[in-house]
Amino acid sequence: MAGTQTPRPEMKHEAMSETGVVDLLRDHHLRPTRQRVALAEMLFSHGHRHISAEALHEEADGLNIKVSLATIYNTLHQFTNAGLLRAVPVDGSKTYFDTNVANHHHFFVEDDQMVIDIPAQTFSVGMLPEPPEGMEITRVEVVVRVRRKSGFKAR
Amino acid sequence: MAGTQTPRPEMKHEAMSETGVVDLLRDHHLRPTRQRVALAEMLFSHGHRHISAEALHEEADGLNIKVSLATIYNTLHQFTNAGLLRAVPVDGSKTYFDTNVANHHHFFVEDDQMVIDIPAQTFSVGMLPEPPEGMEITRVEVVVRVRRKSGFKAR
DNA sequence: ATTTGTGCAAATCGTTTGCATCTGA
DNA sequence: TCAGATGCAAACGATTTGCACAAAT
Repeated sequence: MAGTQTPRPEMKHEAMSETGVVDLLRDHHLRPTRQRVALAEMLFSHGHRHISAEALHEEADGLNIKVSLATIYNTLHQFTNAGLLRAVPVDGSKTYFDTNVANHHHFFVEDDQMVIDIPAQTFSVGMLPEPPEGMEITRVEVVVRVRRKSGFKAR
Repeated sequence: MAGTQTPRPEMKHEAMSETGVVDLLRDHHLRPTRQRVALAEMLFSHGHRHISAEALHEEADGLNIKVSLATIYNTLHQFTNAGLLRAVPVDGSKTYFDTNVANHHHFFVEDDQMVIDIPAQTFSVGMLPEPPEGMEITRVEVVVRVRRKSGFKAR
């Protein structure tokens, strides 16, 4: 077959070519279908992103990529299960997906419902509380809610 | 009229009698209607609680208190705006309301979607990150997700 | 040829809203 | 009295699901 095994063991997701995402998907046991490849490129080829299903759908539309919203949801969950994405539990009703799966926390801009990474070096949780009897900690999520200072113009 | 002005300036919400919640509501400019009084008693008379609208509705049902789900939602939001409750942005789609409005954080038990307070003394956030340009921090929410250790029986 | 993925529309879930009716001060 | 509250059902937004069709290996 054409294009057999292009090894790419530890490639960063940034600036990833189409063949890059194809292999990324293969590595995670996901068939590189037309829409999965397109979505993976949108998600992983331009630095880290935080995006909702709805927003991703609109973005795909804008790029003339035909994907149904249902498929967007399915795909986002498949990517999440594969460890390529992480669901960010900020406030609102919407779920945001983060292409940065490393351990880090978030700002949540209340005014425009936007999620921003907190640079890893500028914050870390110190002493953790003892979990309740018989429980173990799976993750610590910190959301720092911020608001535009009054009298500050958006840019 | 009966029961005019019973002063109760700094009463804790714990172990609150019916007249207690009536005044609590009055103090917050909420008419002590039948259902508001009933809900306030359920919420504030038995220590701190974390509860969803749905769960509160079922609990009211069990106590033969007739309140529609819509009124539960309205009331929870009124209480929240009055500062009597706080919405806890844990994971899931459901919103949890916390009767503890003091500054504190939460465990979220993934197995049974339950919210538990982290005792104030056992945890605190240290250095905070610098918020983005033109933003100010409104609140810091920490959710420590926990999971039942495998091979641990629920009690 | 088989297996797996996709699109669509209908279904679900939590929550909100419009509106006629009821109730507390 | 009568502003404010409540109940109901319909409306809603985000997400999921069932199923016939299409694409990947």
